[in-house]
Amino acid sequence: MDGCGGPAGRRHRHRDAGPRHVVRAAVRAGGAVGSGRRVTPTVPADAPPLHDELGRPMDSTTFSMNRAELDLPSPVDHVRSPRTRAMVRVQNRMLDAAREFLRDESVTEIRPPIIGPVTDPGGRGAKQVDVDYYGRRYRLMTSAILYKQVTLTGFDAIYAIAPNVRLEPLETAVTHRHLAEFHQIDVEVAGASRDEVMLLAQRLVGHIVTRCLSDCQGELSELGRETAELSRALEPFDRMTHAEAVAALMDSGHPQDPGAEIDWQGEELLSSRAPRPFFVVDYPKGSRGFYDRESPSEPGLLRNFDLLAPGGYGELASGSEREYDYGRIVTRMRETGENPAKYGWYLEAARAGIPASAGFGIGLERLTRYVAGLPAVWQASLYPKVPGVFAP
RNA sequence: UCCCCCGUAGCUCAAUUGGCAGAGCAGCCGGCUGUUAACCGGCAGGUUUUUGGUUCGAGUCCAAACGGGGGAGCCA
Repeated sequence: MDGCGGPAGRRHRHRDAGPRHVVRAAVRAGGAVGSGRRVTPTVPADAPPLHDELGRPMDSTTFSMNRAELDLPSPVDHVRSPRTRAMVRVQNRMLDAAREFLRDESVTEIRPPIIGPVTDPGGRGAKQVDVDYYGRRYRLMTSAILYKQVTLTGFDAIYAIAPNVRLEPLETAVTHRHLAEFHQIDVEVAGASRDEVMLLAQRLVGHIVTRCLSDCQGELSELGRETAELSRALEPFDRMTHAEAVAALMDSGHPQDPGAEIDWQGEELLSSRAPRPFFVVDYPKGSRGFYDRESPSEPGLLRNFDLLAPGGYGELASGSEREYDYGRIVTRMRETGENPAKYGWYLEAARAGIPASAGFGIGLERLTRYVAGLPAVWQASLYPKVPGVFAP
């Protein structure tokens, strides 16, 4: 037994302490010897077929969340494993390097709240976690974006390294790149353009990689990371538009809706071909949050970007120029299906005036996975929360 | 099944984060005009889906119900 499943046939229902939010996962043991954990996903039976990372079709109603199948060790085995210890040392060096770089760029580190009356809507499929805050419903932050923008009324350039919690769909447990709890290196610069923060992101990642290459040779070697490949992150990052990415995918026979986000497999395809990290810019309006600013010169396109790693590691970071005009924020909220009334304090600040800005968030665990060459993102966390898997 | 959004005049929708519910079309009255998606002026039109709650005050916030729409391996 893995210590998390119950006796065969027993069903667990886990609920958090909040008054409304309920975390539900049906769990029952399966298999003769192992402690199978079968999870019933919240996906309709007529949903498109799911595929695992190797493209194998998965049965959406019966796929297993078996800890062993996901290669998840016990918490204690994980913490004391030499590989985990090497990963943590690399991650430490990454964080030191990030702070070193941002300090030299005169970017001020802040500590944003982890709970608040409202948070970024986040991914469509992800749920937010409610917290009972003296009888009022507060939420665990899914992003620091609202605080980043408002904080710029008092600072020119800020960053935060903060946890985010998003209850991703159970299917993301097998993507090797989703965690329900993760950290972002969140940077925001007043008055900056998208291109300026893209360059900043490139230099930040470059600095982090430089430090790890010089100071963590032993760890990277222990982890089996190919450093010649990693050092290509020191080259200038390539850039393509979303439209170009779509065309490239279509040419490869990969179906891709030009008006939609690039899907998981398409992103991996682009990533696996790339020699070095690269940006995808100008996503079509409609798939991103209300805070991504629409291009004034090219309506329908957002002035945003994603940063993807080579080698199939996929997305590392995401950023944009922000919308800061009160009226346009309200309009964009409506367009993206948000109720402006819920964003009281943020809109009040926007009405009073928040500066134009651009910024980005780098997924710390994803970047660690890339730098350290880890097969799965959960290996970049000491106490990983793989979606749907109950873990300390 | 879960999450989110919406429900305002007969119809299509406003009301910009709590402060006197508005417009266009349709309807009715009158005017103008060989009209044809007519035009001009006027009139009428509402228990803001329902029930409860918070508030000095609710279309707006909260809870529940009903109805409609969207989303659910992309969005670190």
